[in-house]
Amino acid sequence: MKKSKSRYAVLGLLTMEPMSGYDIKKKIETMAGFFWKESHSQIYPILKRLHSEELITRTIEKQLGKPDRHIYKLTKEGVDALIEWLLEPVEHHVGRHEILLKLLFGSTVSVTDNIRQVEHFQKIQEKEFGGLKIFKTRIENGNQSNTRLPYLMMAIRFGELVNEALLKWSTESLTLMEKMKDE
Amino acid sequence: MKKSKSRYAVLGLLTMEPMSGYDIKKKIETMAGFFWKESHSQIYPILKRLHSEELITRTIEKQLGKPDRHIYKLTKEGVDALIEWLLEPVEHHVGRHEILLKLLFGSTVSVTDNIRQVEHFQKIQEKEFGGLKIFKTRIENGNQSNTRLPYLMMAIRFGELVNEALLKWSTESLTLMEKMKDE
DNA sequence: CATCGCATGTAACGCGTTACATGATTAG
DNA sequence: CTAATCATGTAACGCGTTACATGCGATG
Repeated sequence: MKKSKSRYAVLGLLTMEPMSGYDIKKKIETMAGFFWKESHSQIYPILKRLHSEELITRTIEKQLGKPDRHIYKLTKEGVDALIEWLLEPVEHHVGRHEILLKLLFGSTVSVTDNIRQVEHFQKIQEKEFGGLKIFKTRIENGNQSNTRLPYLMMAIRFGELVNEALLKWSTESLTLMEKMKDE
Repeated sequence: MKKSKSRYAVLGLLTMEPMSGYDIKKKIETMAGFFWKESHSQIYPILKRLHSEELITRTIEKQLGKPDRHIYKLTKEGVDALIEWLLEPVEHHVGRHEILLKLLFGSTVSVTDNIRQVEHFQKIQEKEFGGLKIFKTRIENGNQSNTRLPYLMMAIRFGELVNEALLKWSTESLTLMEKMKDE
């Protein structure tokens, strides 16, 4: 049975420094938010399990007026498990693009309806592009370790290229549909 | 509560012609295989449910030596439900790219390991590109209705552009990492 | 006075994949 | 003789999202 990717996201985050579940959620958002999301209701059970498997250790930090912080740290076995996963080649996964499914049945509605749909998609991509720019400057000006920075920049570049492609597709498709409307 | 996309994939496919669950599976593969997959264990329960909701009707076709074919056909309500979904604007969804997650923790392993990983990713994309070309010629030479063809071509163009972007990213990343190795 | 941030967790529900289950015909 | 195709379904399991649950302190 294949193991969840969330599991390795958690394990990987802990290579940076010992952290609480709350911290992990935050770190994923600020470091990888544009290509990865985890909800806290996913993270806490994973931490519990990783702890019982002895891939991480737990220390409790008492706080005044706030709930205790459970700080988790990778063990030797934890690092090994992560490395094992990192070396495993990625598999191809068919991305389910809702917009394409809707267009596939596009002849059921009017061309104008489909234009509206793609315009909305385009707006989402433009917003995404803006978010990516902000993200990029924050990373460049932030204090990232020299070893991790190039990999982070590669991830950002990935986002940029895909985003560009989707914007190009939007414009192309819209011109094509405008022509269809005239016929 | 949001309704599954698989449900609408099934409903949409049935706009083309009355079909069995088996046929639906096949049609999705040949018409949208590069951006959508459904397993039969998902399709059959959906058909059952759509039938009980009276969005589709069922007729049984007896066969010799083979199991009966259950042919489903859209009802007026079914078409309406599909149209309602088609008009709903698509939402942004954060795509979980495993390769990016692995690279994010790339400093845990060697640069050579990460190069190997990206090379593998590149190979997958190249294969995908080949598949897309075959798919394209098959669609162009096949007997698609004139109204549906342009939408199908848009979907293919989507695949091409994203694929190109990912291949570009692979080459860029590999050159970058080769330089890192030398330092 | 209200809402956001900190901090942890559980429960419910649906989605999606893989495996189980059956069985005849046909192509290699 | 073996594997694939046709054709339908169920069961088990894990993943992922949303909602439920609690409660203090700080900011507006």
